[in-house]
Amino acid sequence: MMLPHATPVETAAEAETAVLLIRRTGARATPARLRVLRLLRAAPAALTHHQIEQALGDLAIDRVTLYRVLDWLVESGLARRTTDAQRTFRYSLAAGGEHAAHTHFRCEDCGRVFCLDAAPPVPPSLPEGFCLSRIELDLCGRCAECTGERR
Amino acid sequence: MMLPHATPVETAAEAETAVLLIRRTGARATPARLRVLRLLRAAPAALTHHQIEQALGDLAIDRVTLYRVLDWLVESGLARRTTDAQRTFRYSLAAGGEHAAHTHFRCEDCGRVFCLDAAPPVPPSLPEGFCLSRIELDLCGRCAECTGERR
DNA sequence: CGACATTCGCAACTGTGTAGCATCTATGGG
DNA sequence: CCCATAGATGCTACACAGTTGCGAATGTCG
Repeated sequence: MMLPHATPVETAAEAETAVLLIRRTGARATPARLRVLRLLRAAPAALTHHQIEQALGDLAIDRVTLYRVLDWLVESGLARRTTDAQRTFRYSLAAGGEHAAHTHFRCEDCGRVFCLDAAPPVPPSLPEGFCLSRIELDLCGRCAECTGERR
Repeated sequence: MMLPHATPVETAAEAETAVLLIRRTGARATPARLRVLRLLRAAPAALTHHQIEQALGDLAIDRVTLYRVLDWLVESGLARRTTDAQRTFRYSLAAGGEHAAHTHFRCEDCGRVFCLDAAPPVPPSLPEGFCLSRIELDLCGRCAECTGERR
């Protein structure tokens, strides 16, 4: 799946920001949180719990702890969580002004999920009494890599 | 959850159509398939495996058989399958000319999923090399029932 | 009616996410 | 710099949705 085992080089400033981001939520800046946060930051796509475990490599953190770190990230607004077609959760860093509209591209071959920043689509009309809070646009198909590889 | 335990009345013609629909796929018209097909047809929203089991009531069919029936429905193009926010599959009858675009409304309160037939949204621009096969628009919020009930 | 491939129903299994609880540690006050 | 302690961690055990294998039952076609 070719995820970097560790971010190539990370400046002290970047690490600092991560710590501050965490502290600002009122939580402790633990190694587990820092590592997951950095990993998500470097990820080009939304990752599953399993992919994150793999990417952490040898210095693995406990399965349950990872779940808790991810939950915490979502709760504190630092990350967002979606379910993919294989009914597993995928996590990605929350963009600046989120919570309104979001666009994903899911590759049907490799299963990866890419977060695009396409324009928030039309606000469609809803049945009487329905109340809208979020719009999500899901595009399915093949990513560039898979299109190239297989035919 | 208030799903009808059985479709109020079903004309012989409707039952007939169901049988033909099934036969046309080259499969056998078994009671299990017929019942699930009718149920989905009468459903106002996408149903989970569990909801379908409930709706079948006393004349329950085996859990695994239901899974297989649903798989078969999806495979043969009669139904479509999506995952909801609780990471469980939901099944709904495939509309006439489907496979292009689809719009769902998920109620954050009761978890139900409604299939709207809103206009297929804008075809957004993709990164180089990406190949699009399906668009799905997901609306989240509160359905009329829940909006009315709770404030 | 009879043969036989397709379906069904059971039991056991997998994979993803959660709960409880004892142990450890980041952090703020001495 | 060290200590106390709320908050995190990492076990183990569990819950739930979905899957697999296989023998028994049954719809369909001749």
